[in-house]
Amino acid sequence: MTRKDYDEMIELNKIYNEDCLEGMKRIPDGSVDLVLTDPPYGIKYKSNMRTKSPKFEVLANDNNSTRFMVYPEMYRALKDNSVAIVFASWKNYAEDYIELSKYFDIKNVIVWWKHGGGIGDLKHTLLTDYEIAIVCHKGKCKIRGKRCGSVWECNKVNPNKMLHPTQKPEKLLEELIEKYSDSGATVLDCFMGSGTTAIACINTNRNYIGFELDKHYCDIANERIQKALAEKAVGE
Amino acid sequence: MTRKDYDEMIELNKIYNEDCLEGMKRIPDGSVDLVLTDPPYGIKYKSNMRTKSPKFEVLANDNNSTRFMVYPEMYRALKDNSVAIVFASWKNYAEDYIELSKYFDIKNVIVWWKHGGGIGDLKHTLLTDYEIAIVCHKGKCKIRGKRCGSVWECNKVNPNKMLHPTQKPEKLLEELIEKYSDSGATVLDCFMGSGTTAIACINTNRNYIGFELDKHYCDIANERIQKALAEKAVGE
DNA sequence: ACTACGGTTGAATCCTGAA
DNA sequence: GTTCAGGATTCAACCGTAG
Repeated sequence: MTRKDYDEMIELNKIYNEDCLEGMKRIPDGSVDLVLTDPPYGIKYKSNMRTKSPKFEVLANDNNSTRFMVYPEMYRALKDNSVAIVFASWKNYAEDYIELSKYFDIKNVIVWWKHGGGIGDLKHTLLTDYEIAIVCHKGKCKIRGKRCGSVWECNKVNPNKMLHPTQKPEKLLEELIEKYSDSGATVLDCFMGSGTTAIACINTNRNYIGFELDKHYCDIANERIQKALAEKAVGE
Repeated sequence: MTRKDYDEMIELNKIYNEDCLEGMKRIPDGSVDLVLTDPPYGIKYKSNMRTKSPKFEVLANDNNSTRFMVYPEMYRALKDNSVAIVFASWKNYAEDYIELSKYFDIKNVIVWWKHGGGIGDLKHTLLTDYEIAIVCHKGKCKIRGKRCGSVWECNKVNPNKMLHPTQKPEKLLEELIEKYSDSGATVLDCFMGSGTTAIACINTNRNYIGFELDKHYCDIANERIQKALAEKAVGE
């Protein structure tokens, strides 16, 4: 398939304001080099609950059933010998692992040690200061660069600068992208949120396809993208 | 129950060379303060533990189903407001999490970052340099000492000094014991291996009950225990 | 460039009351 | 019964500002 044919099905480097289950139908089989996505964990998380005007609303599509329906579509869209990286918390990890195993070979589970945190039951629980990234192989995907361990330390995004309640650091996504894809690759994020995957793609010279149901976050993501492109143009 | 009555059922500070499923029957209900165990997943239990119904005979070689029989016994033996800490690898974590959830409230999952090590598929996988400890609550168990995070760094046992293939560092087990039990507590390890849990109990002034099917490892464990007791006597 | 200090926050958890 | 939604709670770490 030529780039022109491809573009007629779905245009690269755009974020589509629609349900990813609908939009992914337009992605040709086996055409994506990497899936990198952070689905809502199904916990109806509400950040900043104490304040009377919470900064963020509960996420759209925050349930297990939509998340699980996306996984087979991710598999279909992926090229052979590529990976899908899916974020999870320790609470939904077990279910997601089993669900993803139905389609993929899970060959690694990365622990993102984010430090800090610490709300919850202070007397009976430890603070949970990590998240999980499940590395799902379709075929066999080579590691780029040096072979490293599975615990990745990276500081959280500064809460004052957060544009999305579950925003991931750009650096973390860039490292994942570079470890599991080549320059020029096409990266799919089914739950784009504030667009961090797109920014990481711009910074690492990859193409992205993004879906985000919430118009508000689409706008935020597009602003960030414009800014990142402008900064990149200055740098070159 | 007095200590004397208890001792008539099962004696503390001993490692029993038997199948834990048999031995645990002698532990009175709700009498153990902490379970700390690192179950293997390649061990076949005696088939006479299975039901007589022939349809279950098909599962005779299913390691999980036999291993999972220990979890309800652990629950029974535990006091209220106590925890069972069960080690897992990222591969069996999902299944064990779901199985343990049937009996316990899982309130934390600790990542033991052990650094280094790790063979496997060098080209396609990251090295796995952590293990998992699932913290399973029966009731509500208080954290002792300071509230800390869920990623615990601790170096592996020096391979030259290892007496058992999956031996855990004494320091790691001591920290877990001190976080989830008080001095004088009774700690149960259903799969004692080379006896590290017993050593950690001696070093932190806890009592232990241990089971180990392999006579060879029982002997090794008892040697280590004699040595640890002698060292402790010198120190006091 | 540093420290000191006070405000803010956390993919949380519990409890209560309503549906 | 049983799920669901809303409000109160808690501390250590981090951020931003002042000095």
